[in-house]
Amino acid sequence: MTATPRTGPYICGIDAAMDVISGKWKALILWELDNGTRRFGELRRGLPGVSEKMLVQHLREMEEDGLVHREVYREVPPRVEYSLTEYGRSLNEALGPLGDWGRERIARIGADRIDTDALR
Amino acid sequence: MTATPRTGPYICGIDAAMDVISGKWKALILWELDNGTRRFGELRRGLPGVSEKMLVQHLREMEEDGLVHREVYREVPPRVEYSLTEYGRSLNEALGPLGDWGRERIARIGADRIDTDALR
DNA sequence: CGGAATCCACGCCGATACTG
DNA sequence: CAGTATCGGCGTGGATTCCG
Repeated sequence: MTATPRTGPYICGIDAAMDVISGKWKALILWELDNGTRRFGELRRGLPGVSEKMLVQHLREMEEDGLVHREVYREVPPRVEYSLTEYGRSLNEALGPLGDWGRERIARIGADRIDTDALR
Repeated sequence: MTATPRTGPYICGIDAAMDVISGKWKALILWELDNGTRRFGELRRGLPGVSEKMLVQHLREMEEDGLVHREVYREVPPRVEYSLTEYGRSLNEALGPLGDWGRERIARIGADRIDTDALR
C-alpha cells in the first residue's frame, strides 16, 4: 500500500467509480489523455497548477487501477509516455453525461453569481 | 459559508459536478431519495454507518446546491422530510452511466481479488 | 425526533529539496 | 527529463455531548 489504501467493499457502483476518480486532478488527466498520448512534461504543462508530486501520484494510482498505460523509454534524457487504456476510455465515456451536467451547472451558477455575492 | 467554501472557478464540467457529489455519502443519499421522500431517521437507517453529523451536513450542502428539498413540519415530535428536486433528479440521471461503470468495476475487482491479495 | 456544537484523528495535497 | 523524499497545513469525517 505504497500510495492508496483503496478500500472496499463498495455500497454501490457510484462509490466504486468515485474511488477511482476522486483526486484533485484525475478527471483532468483523463480528459487530457483522451486527446492522445502525452509525455510527463506535456501533461504537466497541460494541467496548470498541478505539483509534480500529485501528478506522479495520481498517474501511478490510475495505472494501478488499469486506466492508464505507462511506457518508459530508457534513453538519455529519459522519456515516459502516458496513454489511456481501453478501460480508461470506457470510464471517460461514462463520465460524459456528468460533464454535461457540470457544464450546465456552471452556467447556472454564473447567472446567479451577482445575486449570490450580494447576499454575502 | 457555514458549511462549505464551495470554490470555483471550475476547469471543466466534471470538476463542477464532482464538487457537488464529493462527500462520503452524497451519492448514496441521492440514490436513496430517488426512491421517494424520506424522513431524517429513515435516511439514517437506510445508510448504515453514517453519523448524524455527516448526514445533516451533507443534506444541508445538497440543499444549498439545489439538489434536495427540505420540508419541516412543526409538530411534536418534530418531523422533517427530504426529497429530490428536479435538478437533483437530473444529476442522478447523469450519474447513471458512471454507476454502471462502477458496478462493472466491482465485478472486475472481485474476480482479481485473489491474485491481488496474494501479491501483497 | 431532529438536530447543534465541540474535539480530534487521519489523509489529501502543497512546497521544497534532492536524484538517476 | 522524470521522478523520489520529507515536512507540514488544512479540510473531511468520526465520536461524543447537549438542545428545542
